[in-house]
Amino acid sequence: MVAKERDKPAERSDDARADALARILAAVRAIPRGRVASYGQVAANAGLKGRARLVGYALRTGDGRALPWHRVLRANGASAFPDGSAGRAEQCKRLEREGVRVSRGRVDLGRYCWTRDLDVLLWGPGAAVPARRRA
DNA sequence: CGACTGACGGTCG
DNA sequence: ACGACCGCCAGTC
Repeated sequence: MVAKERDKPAERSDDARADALARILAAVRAIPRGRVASYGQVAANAGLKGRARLVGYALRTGDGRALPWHRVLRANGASAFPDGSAGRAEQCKRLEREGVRVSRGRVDLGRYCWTRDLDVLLWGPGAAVPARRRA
């Protein structure tokens, strides 16, 4: 066996990277329709707390075909795309189409932010999408 | 190899 | 509300 000299603990293997990417994509797909999550939360759900940037990378490189990328917003509820950009307009449109209200380019995370625990705790299992909770 | 850049987040002044 | 920093990861020049 060829002993590898660089067994640096901080070094992440390619396998680990791929796994992280896969978990991020899975976490994004797990966001129910009509709900949103921040980059940081997606990372946390994927077991990668503190690596929100990696989520951005995943969404950028990943295929936006069957990926609900529009449900991922910044921590302040705003789109990650710059104001006036096509991407932002598209995201806003998709969100509104799902019933997510966007005011001045921002979503009320207090209302639409999704957390599994919260759904289960407040409305019981199976109530992933309370939806009409009075506006 | 180092500096810069991003679909980020949080803290501090 | 705003800008400056820092931590974070991958890609590019």
